[in-house]
Amino acid sequence: MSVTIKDVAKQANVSISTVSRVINDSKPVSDEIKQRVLKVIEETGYTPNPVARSLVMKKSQLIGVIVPSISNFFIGEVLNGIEEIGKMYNYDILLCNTYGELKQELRYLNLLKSKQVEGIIFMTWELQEEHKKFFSEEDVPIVMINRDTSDFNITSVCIDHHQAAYEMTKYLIEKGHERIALIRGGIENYVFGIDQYEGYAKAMKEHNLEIDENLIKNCQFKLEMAYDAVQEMIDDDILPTAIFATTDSMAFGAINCLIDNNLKVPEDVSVVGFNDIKLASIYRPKLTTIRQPIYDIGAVAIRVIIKKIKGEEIKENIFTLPHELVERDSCRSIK
Amino acid sequence: MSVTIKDVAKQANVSISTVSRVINDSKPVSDEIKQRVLKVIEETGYTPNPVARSLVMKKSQLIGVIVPSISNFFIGEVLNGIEEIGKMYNYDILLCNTYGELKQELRYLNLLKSKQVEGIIFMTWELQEEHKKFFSEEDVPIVMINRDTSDFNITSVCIDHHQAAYEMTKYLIEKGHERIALIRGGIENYVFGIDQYEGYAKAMKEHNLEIDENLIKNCQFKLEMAYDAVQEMIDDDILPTAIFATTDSMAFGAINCLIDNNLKVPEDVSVVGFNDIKLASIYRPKLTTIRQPIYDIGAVAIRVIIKKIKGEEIKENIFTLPHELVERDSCRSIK
DNA sequence: TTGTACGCGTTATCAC
DNA sequence: GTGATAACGCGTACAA
Repeated sequence: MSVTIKDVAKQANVSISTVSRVINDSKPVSDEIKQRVLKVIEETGYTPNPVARSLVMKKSQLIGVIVPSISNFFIGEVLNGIEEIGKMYNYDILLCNTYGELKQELRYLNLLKSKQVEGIIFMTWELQEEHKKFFSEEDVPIVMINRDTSDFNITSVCIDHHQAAYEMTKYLIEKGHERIALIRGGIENYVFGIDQYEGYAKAMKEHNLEIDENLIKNCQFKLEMAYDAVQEMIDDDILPTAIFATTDSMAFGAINCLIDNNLKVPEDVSVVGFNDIKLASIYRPKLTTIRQPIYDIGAVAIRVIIKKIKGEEIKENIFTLPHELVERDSCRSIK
Repeated sequence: MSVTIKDVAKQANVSISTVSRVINDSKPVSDEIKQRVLKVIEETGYTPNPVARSLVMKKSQLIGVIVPSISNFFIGEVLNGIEEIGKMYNYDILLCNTYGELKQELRYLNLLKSKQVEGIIFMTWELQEEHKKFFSEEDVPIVMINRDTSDFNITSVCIDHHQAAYEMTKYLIEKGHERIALIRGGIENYVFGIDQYEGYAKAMKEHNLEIDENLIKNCQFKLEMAYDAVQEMIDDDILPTAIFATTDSMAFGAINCLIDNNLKVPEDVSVVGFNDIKLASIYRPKLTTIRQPIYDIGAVAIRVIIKKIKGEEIKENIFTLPHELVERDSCRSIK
């Protein structure tokens, strides 16, 4: 049986209110009594019961994090940022894994609310109307990651995917590539599917390059699907000189397929990615990619949540973090 | 303001106890009233407040998971198993990241206890006396992952590292390798550092092969350290024909170093790993390694926790899951 | 079968 | 500055 505030009060010969005051520094307590209470706390090893505290305060020091996959490289790193900053502010993380299933996402959204979490960080591959509906009805602070939330009232933290895709495409073009495949997550509800495509298209157009729709593939962020997409290009004999995957994972799928077909990267085909997950510099050839400040994305997300909890008004709807093109070994110039 | 049991009781014109009874099926309620209450619950969208419930029941439906790194490939997969099974039994995961720092680990151990978690799954790189001390004083169900806990009373789930290391070494020997480097986590407190070494040594001895201590490296599971260790071998001109890393990550560190030194894997040097993280089949060459049932390790861990929570007696101290040697492309025969 | 009343461990609002 | 005491939302003896 653990020791409660009552026990401390009794042993220190004071009322529980007094004990509560010294714990929380909420109201002045005479120095003498304070010391006495502190001593008893020390001796008994008393720690306040957070559950009881939550009940009365309607706070939990808990932040819910909903992700579509824990073992995903990108997400793991985001979680690092969330956890570390959360810890600094004494918030704990309630982790929920949805496998991207809408049903699970909705279930967790409601569950977390009932668990009295003070805020929710929400990640999903596909954003649906149901999500938005939930958001509009809730008052829990919610932050999304890597989402264009400009059309509804949810804060999001991400990078400028349009611009990044534009830069990467331009980079490839300047290296002499003209036929450039785009392997992306998907279209409509998928993260920045449209944004990235438009960045790509803009660069192509600026250089008077034609977009071959056969080279635009939607692969739902799956390495395997990217692999198959490239295999298809090979089979159809339309393999381009460069492949731009909007996810490092998909880039690796592409590279693997090339290697397995006895093609060399970047000698035969250049491949670039997006995100700069750890793997990007582990893999050989090292991957040329767009670096997102992944850890910082998580860190900023939880900082925003905490600000919202404190009632501070957040001006921005979208926090855009800087990105950077990292040149490594998977892309070559063919000029 | 969310609706409470009191509101439901009032609207249904019954007492709160009755409402409580229908929610929990704890005691018989007349069908008529039951329906009435259910209807009100439906209409109001009432959900019991888990915090209040926790307070009175002294239960939280929460399981704490302490890990040394979230973004680690292996751990992410373990978390998947934990989360998925936990969800089935209606348990949520309180995630704690320690970066392997003892201080954080101890802090979280205590924090989780005070948060009323019903069980703790604990992972650490280095097991210390302080941990054991905590365990011996606590009554919360605790399960460790990938640990030899035979010398103290904590349940653990893992594979037979000794046997696995033995098999892998034997495999290399049978492929004609005689000088085999062992890159492992570390010695004393590190996971199975000794076990794996002994498995390795046993195989070597059985084949009358000499163990060159210069080829035994302790790399704390760090890819970079494995890289450096191999570089050192190259510089010292003692590069063996095969390298056995007790972690896939370290294996990749080794391979990368070889590649960066214009050495080919497996043509010049064979490299094998341990764990079979996803990356092992993504990387090229695909890594020959020991497959651990990573997901299952997490799944079993939480199952054991849940059994303990239910008061079932656990007979085994260590749950040993099966492993398997997966032959892929990073190792060749030199006979 | 149903309702009353108490307790879970805190914080907060009063009086003193 | 200090101490009762009422919440917080719920489960459960106990009584009816």
